[in-house]
Amino acid sequence: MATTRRELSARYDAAAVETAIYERWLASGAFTPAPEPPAGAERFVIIQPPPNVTGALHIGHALTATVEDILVRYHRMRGDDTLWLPGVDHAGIAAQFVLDKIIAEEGETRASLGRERYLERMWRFMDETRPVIGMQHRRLGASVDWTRERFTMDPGSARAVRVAFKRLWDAGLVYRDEALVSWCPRCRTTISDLETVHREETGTLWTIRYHLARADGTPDPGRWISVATTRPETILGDTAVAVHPDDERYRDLVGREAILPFLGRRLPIVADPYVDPAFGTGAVKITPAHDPNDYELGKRLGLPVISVLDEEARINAAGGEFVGRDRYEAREAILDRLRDSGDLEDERPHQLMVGHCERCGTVVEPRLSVQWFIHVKPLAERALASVREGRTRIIPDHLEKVYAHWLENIHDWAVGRQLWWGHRIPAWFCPDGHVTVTDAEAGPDACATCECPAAELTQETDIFDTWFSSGLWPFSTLGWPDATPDLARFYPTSVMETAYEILFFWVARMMMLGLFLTDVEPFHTVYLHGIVRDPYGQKMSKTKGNVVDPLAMITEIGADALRLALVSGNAPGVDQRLTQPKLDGGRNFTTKLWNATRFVVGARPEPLAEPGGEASLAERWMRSRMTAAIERATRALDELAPAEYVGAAYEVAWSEYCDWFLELTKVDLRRDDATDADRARTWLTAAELLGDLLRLLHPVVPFVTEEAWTIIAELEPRATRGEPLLIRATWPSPSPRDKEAERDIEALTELIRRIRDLRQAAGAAAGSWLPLELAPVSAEARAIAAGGARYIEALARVRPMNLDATGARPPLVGSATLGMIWFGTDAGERAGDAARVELQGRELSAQVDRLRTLLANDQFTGRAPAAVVVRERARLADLERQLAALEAGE
RNA sequence: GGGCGAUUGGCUCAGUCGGUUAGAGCGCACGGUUCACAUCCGUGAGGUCACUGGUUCGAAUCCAGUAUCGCCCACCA
Repeated sequence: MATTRRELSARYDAAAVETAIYERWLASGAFTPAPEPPAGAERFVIIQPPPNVTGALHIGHALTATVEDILVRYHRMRGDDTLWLPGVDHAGIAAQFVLDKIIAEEGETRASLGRERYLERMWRFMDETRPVIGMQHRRLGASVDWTRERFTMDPGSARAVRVAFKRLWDAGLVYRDEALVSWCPRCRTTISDLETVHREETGTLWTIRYHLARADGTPDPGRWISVATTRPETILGDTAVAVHPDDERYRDLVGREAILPFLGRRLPIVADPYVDPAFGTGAVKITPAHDPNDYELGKRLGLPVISVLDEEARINAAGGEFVGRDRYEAREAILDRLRDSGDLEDERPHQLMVGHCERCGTVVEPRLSVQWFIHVKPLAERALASVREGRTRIIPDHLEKVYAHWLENIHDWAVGRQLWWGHRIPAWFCPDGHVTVTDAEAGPDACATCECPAAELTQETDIFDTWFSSGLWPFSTLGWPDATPDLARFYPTSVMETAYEILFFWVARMMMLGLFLTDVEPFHTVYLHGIVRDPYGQKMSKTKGNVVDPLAMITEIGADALRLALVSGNAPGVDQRLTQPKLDGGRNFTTKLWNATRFVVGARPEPLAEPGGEASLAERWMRSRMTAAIERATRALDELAPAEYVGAAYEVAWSEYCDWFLELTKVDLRRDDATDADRARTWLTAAELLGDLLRLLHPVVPFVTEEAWTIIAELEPRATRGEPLLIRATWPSPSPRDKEAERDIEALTELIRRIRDLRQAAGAAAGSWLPLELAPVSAEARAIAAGGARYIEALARVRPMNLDATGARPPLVGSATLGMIWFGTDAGERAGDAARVELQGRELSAQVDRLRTLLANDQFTGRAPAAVVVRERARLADLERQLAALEAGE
């Protein structure tokens, strides 16, 4: 692609190049690890949360993928044996939720299709939806190994699930028991506590009279006990009324019976310390089948358990006349009836926390059912120890406390879901009720307990919680339980990166299952990023309409710009607000980088001579600064501080390479006394340093850097050291720092800044040349100024320059290290307002005073580390010299 | 009810091991058609680091308390 400088537009058109570049990367095979790991290479494997198969890329995915891609690209450039394995999660509940809506439009329901046809339909749906996320990740530039892409419903994952469950079963960590679990009446499945979101709502607290029964069971006229409830519809399932044992008001009622409205059931009045006498009336209706507390109390007291709701939360046959009504209709009907009979004593607003299904928002219902549980305590203890003992580190570390707190209070995991889409629990029941668990795909040959043949066994219809298969992700994707080469090569993995939101759902489960099944921590580091919020700090959601669509953003400003906006200035685990100025900033940077490349391309001396001569001060300085940036960026990436890395790379690119180095280079290229060899050397240095810059920036802005790299590589292969593709290029290596050049340029740029400031104060025309007089503070200062004279002249627009001024007149201003300056004309002199000199003098003497006081303090000199004292002494000496020079000039 | 976190220029945020002059971007003011870039360049203003007390030679940083905001967890009808 012969690119001439004319063809390069000042506007960088991301949309036009990004797709093509991704194809080039794919074609190069750069995403896939070499067949054999390079000798001596370190392993770097990143674990990403597999997105939901039905999902579309949202801004959170974009952040996740960006952070991961930065790390992966960096490690690949380092030559590490790097793997980023992509995939999607089958997302049981979420997928069924979506498909149910789709088939509803087709006039079908789950029931009308039946399990088999429903699942066939689901697989067809998967064909449509599965590729979507992948395509979107490509747009973002995710350098994942597509050859290893996995799906949690593929056969390998299915086998891993069976084997994992079998091992848990064999270890006695699985049990089946009746329990009150959270149930979503809309999704018609059990959900875990984690999948329940609690929201505070204003409900009503109703007070209802239960009439007392005489000993013979007939009503005792005029006597009642009043109970308070927020859920009147559940009275149909009441089996007792409870009061506090010490409550004098009810002492004589304990042991008697109340009569349940509508159903006439006789309810014992019991005493139990669980009841809070201060709340409501001090008397509680007990509904063991529909309230966790009541369930516990019912168990303690041996009360009957009567479930009155069906799986869609309608009143069932136990509900008498209310049968078939939805729970809320039933509530209203019951209240109406109580009102009519005068038994509704009171109703008042009441704040309460209500659990909703995370997926569909429906109010969840405690429901009594037989469930599969995993006894997680022993697993949790190991997961806890790994973090406590430092074998797995969580970043940011304060989330370790959150992780620990959750694991310390963990409840057994109800893993069964009454859904169809997912991995069916590999347990079979024989007619005698024995349970057989097997990891064989075909199921058991016979009942494990008795002699029942396979033909008489029926498989459990429940499927697994999606997170059970996700919890196996780090190793199931690599071939576990088989000892595959990939498993040996890439497991345990390195860094697990995700949003802190799924710390419990996923990270803790991967730790628990990973430790149990593989005896090793699945990763050594957990990196958790925060949530991307809208400019007002609100969580983005489709219903609020405040979402930033990453794909639209990519189309508009390019993936690089979006990536940069997402990771810059953002500490781990901290939520961020994504604002338009930030996005603009990302776009501006890509444009800047593009234009720096355009300059280098256009500045090439034609023809290019053989480079020679000694490196200029600017060249030496920039090499040194590049080294500093490389060191800082490398350290940041090794410490998993992506924002720090981006900051280092951004700063060296814009504030040093573009703002100063390229300007200084222009001077070197255009100076009259330069030879062709000098010019060639200067240009080549600029091109090489641009190459380093592109290497450094590639992980965060891979597209524009790759495009620039291609252009530079074609123009001058030496600048890219013959590496044709940036994605496969090596990470830049630091060279020795040149402290002398850094000191000199620092002094020169400071002087230039001061002159520019003066020029503006003097109202000098921007393009005008002013004569400059400089009185150096020392011979060394004179040498520095002389060495950089051409830079001062060009960048401060001063000409002619006298470096040996004597200071007969009051100086305009002093440079920190070089000396006093004057302008040699009246126009310039007008800038010499004494105030400016005085101000600088005041600043200087204030600092000198401060340091003198500090250093005179024995406490400081005696107790502070010697290095600190030495540094402060040196600083004082420097400031004193400046102050003296300033005063001498006056 | 428990736990966690935050509070830094007008805005959004960094801030390493406590080190004396707290940074960036945006915004603001002023100037700019210097042959890479106006999605730009130059210069500048702007902060008692929420408050109170403590530890220390020295605190944005460590400790205690207060206030405000946010988040997570939790079975009180």
